[in-house]
Amino acid sequence: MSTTIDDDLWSAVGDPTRRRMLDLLLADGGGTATTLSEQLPVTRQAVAKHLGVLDRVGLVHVTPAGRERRYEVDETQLARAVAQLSAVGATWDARLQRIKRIAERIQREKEADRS
Amino acid sequence: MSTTIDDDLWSAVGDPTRRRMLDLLLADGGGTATTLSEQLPVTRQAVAKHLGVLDRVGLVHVTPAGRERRYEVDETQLARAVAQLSAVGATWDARLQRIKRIAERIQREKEADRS
DNA sequence: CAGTAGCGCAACCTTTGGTTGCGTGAATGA
DNA sequence: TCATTCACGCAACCAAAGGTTGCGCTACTG
Repeated sequence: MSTTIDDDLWSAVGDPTRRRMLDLLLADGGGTATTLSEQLPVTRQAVAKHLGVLDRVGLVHVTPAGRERRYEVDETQLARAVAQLSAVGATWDARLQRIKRIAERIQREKEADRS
Repeated sequence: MSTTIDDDLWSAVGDPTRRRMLDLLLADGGGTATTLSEQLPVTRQAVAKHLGVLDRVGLVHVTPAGRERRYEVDETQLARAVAQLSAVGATWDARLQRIKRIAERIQREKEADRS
């Protein structure tokens, strides 16, 4: 059983800078490469590249407005990504709990042997 | 408000190969660089590097046994990482409850699809 | 003791996140 | 109208990370 996750989507959300960008876009209700770079420790060009990545996986959506290019979060897509994050967490959680139960059962059997 | 996450731990779990390695280690109850590489599309050396990363952030624990080096998952640490994964989702959820509702709806629809 | 299995080290390649530098087109103000 | 300025795209370049091959060492095994 694999985790069945879209690795492109995951790795898009996996980058710390891109997470902060999504954060900012959500907080401000959108923004441009320039406005984002002002609130981040990286250059506008770096931000632009990240926006390209986010755009390609459909997490953001761009609308040219005069000489600006305004980006907004596609909330449905982000919701899908968040859902997949939780799904991975749930998978490991389930497996950890299963292992724990097995360990406890073995422990009980050992104690039964001794008596 | 940042996501307040340990980026080292996140990026350790963020790599697809390392996620599959953790998966395999949990499934088999431990393993070596060689046994893992047999079940993965990468070489033993690549696996060894990843094990180094996982070891450095404390997600796995190694015990030399003869000419082997057996690795096992530190379940407590992994549980912490999983909790942080959920925390990221929770942060975004808290800011936009709308997104959370959409995510849950998608989740329900997926489950409905499976039945 | 000869052979093999598991591993570590080192050199190298490619991708990716990041930078600087430069050119271009859309607002803006005299 | 025209010079300026602001937002952007493109290109070259750099460093870190994931991945590979090649080599040598050491601990088991026949």
